[in-house]
Amino acid sequence: MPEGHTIHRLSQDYSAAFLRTEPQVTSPQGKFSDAAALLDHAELTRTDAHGKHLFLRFREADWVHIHLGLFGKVTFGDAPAPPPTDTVRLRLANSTSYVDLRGPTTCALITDTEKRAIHDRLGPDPLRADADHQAAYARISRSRTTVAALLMDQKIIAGVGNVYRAEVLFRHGIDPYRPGRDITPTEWDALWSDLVALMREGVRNNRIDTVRPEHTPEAMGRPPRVDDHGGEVYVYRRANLPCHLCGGEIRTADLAARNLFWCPTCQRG
DNA sequence: CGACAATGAAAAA
DNA sequence: TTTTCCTTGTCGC
Repeated sequence: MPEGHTIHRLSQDYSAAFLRTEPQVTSPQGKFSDAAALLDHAELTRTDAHGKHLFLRFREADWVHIHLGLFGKVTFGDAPAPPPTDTVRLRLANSTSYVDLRGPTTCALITDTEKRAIHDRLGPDPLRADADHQAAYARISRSRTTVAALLMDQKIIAGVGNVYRAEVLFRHGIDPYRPGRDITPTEWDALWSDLVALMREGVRNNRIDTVRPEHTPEAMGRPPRVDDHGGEVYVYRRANLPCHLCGGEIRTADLAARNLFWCPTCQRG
């Protein structure tokens, strides 16, 4: 379930289970075996996250760079670790815990320099203390591209995925097709601070909830939403269902090969 | 810009 | 058995 909040949560969870320990490192699937052999029983010294990129530092040397892509998954468990299945790209195991990584787009050993290059090509991340949200606005306010596409562009803002983009635009009543240059500074400040709050809560709860307290199913007398991603949302994957606020139909469309969801009544140009 | 490929698992048909 | 997915690099026009 990878948007930025997931990756920052993983950074915390890898640290909680393995920081300052010297885990056994293996690649049962084989695609990361050479690097795993180098890292086996090395100390995990840091973890870091920027947008959807996760970094694990071993010793004072190289980093493991992980990107989950669309369906990479990470599973934590208590020791003793069960026999790994043959899709496990990377397993860490110490005396108390194990963690399995499956299906990542990227799992590679990189240098400090290469890591810096990744940070340099990513935009500000609402979950990072060093984020400069005006840098994102500088690009958005000059662009004719739709705000919905810009929010998914990791060079402009890092960590926002398909759920957060749909939900934050709904929460601010902004039409996803509005060009970036028509977003006012006030609107951008509000969007950014909302993303900071929503994504922090996402890290805390390990799921995406975007519905304000006054609009929860309990408050509105609706049945709670049952969805495989687990959170409560306004529009994401609610195509053709009634809008929680106005009752109109939620619409869906393809935008840059992704499913976009919005309420045409509540979200105006 | 759109199409497509790549990775894994689980839900829908 | 097919479809779907919270991603993104690449390729071709």
